[in-house]
Amino acid sequence: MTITIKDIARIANVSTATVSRVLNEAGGYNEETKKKIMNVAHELGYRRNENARSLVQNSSNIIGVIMPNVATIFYGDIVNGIENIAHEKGYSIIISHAGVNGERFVQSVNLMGERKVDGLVIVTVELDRNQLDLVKSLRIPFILLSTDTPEKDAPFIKVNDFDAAYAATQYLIENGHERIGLAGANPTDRVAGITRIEGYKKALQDNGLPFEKKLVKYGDFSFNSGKEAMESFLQEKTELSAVFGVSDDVALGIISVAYNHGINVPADLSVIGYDNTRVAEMSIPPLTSIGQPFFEMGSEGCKIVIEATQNKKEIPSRIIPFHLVERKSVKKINE
Amino acid sequence: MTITIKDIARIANVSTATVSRVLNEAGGYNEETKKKIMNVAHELGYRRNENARSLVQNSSNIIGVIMPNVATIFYGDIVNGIENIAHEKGYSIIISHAGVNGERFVQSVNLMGERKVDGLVIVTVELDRNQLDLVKSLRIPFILLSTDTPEKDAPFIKVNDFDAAYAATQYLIENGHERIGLAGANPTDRVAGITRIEGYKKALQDNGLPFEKKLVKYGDFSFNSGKEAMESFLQEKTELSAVFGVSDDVALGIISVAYNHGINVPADLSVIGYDNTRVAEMSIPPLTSIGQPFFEMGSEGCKIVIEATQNKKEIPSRIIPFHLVERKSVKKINE
DNA sequence: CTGTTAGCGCGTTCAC
DNA sequence: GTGAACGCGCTAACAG
Repeated sequence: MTITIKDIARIANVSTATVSRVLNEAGGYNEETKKKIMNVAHELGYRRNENARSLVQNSSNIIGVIMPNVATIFYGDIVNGIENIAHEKGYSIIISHAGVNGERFVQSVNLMGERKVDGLVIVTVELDRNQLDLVKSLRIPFILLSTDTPEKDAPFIKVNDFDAAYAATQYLIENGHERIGLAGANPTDRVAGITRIEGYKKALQDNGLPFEKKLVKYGDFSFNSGKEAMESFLQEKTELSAVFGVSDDVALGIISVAYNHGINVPADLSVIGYDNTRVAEMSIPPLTSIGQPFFEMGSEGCKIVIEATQNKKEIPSRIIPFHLVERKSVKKINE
Repeated sequence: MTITIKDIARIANVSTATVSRVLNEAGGYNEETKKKIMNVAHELGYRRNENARSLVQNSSNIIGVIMPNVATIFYGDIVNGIENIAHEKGYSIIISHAGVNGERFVQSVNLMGERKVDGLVIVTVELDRNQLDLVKSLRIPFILLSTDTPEKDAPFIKVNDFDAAYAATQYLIENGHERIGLAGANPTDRVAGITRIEGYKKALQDNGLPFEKKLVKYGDFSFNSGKEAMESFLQEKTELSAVFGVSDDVALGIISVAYNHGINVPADLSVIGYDNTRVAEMSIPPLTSIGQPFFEMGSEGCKIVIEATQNKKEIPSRIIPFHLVERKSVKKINE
């Protein structure tokens, strides 16, 4: 049914070896026979079988991508970056969702093992010891994107959340704010929760500002978290002139509730977000936010993994720079 | 290096055939030998080679997904839906981006052909005659999501854009609006542009409302389109009490400019969006919008394709219902 | 219940 | 420059 190099060989009156050589541009054949073979292949609508190829070459030219199933906003950008490079390098990507809490992670890894992917990009999911060992058992290059491991014993690319949170807070302080709230961070999240809380604290401390418990409202990085945080602030009549939302969603939640209470942003309250997702520029007012280079993370991560499959070198971890995108949600008090 | 069934067979003192039978639970073997084999397999950390399997079974258990590379907001939901079902049915998904204007489409299809995917899900990309023929040349089940072909000669799942636009407009009319603008639609877009414009016109007409050229502003479904449209309305001093933005982004663009001009939504101007993306609930005010069931589109599409690979039945096209999600961006004048 | 054989489609020796 | 033969890891057919 399907056309194989056998068919081509038969019709072109050559051996399959020659067909293979021509198709792979391996050199060592007559231009005449090449033309003949190419013509036949074209006429027959031949398409090579990558599965068979993978089998004999012991390499699939596939990069596996594992991520939680949440359709996060930056999901798209990271995958875009990955796919982009993969395509450029002649690789395909196969995607598997590990589940919001990583409950399908083992299955995902096994899947990648069975498909014999050449490399692995793991997005966002936090790995414990066992899971990391499982990944390592694949004996293929891999990298973590936007996350890391407690002992930093696996290569990763991410921004420094502590520094970024510090910068966000510092920015508010520099603009004259002293009563600064923190909202939406999950204090049990080692990667994006604790770090950002600590960055916030440190910035306060370095500027001689007191840290007050009632200024921070925990949450899960969601829009709702932001709303709840703001409502708490209001209810507790907490005095504050600015809030650092640990995600754009949180920041929008804050702005939303503020609006409903007639509190104008940024006139009455300043808000800064985190992620610089596409909603940041669409919000009212446009949201000042800490930007993470998601697309670049994806492309860099994919690129380095592919390179590692070829040169067998160890993959270095990398801290990638964030950038603060100034928009209109923060009032400059001291100007 | 890698463990194969040969290794297992050798150590367990059986033939590879038996190992294969056990591993595939094909039945017809002693419980004793099964245990022995399973143990050995486990100890060796055996992982089957799906590529070899695909080769001999002439079926890869992979579903291909082709989409434009735009990281659209609904991208995530559709893919989630697809992956979800695929996983449930034991399939893997391999993703390829066709490029915003489909410039990489041919490569994507060829890729899928070479990987011998069992079925294909094509998201959003519009196909011309040649492209459709190429897809068909794969001779595998496929489906179009959120798009169709001019001659409806390929199976698709989408909402009826005409009806949806009609419903949006009708909703505004029912709430007492008579001067209704349309913004952001691309009049050369056969699938989502022309249809929505026509739906809007028809609703006007059916309600005895005049259609006025200056009430419609074309665009490309983007936030910027919305902003530009609203600015035009303002500049031309077009009198209107409501605007139908053909995407949530467009709607937010309108609201944004309105806000900057001190125009209150919905008090002074009502706005309805389209897509019901996650930004809809986060906007100020929360945006009333036409909802498309993206996740369901993905899961339904994937499901039906997988089924078709098994029962060889033809895939029927399907119009999937939209729903109007009422929030706070439309003023009910007649109440 | 189990082993032997063949072959999936392809790349790669090693001869000629 | 080209072909015959082998093997990648696995399943399927047939024998026993």
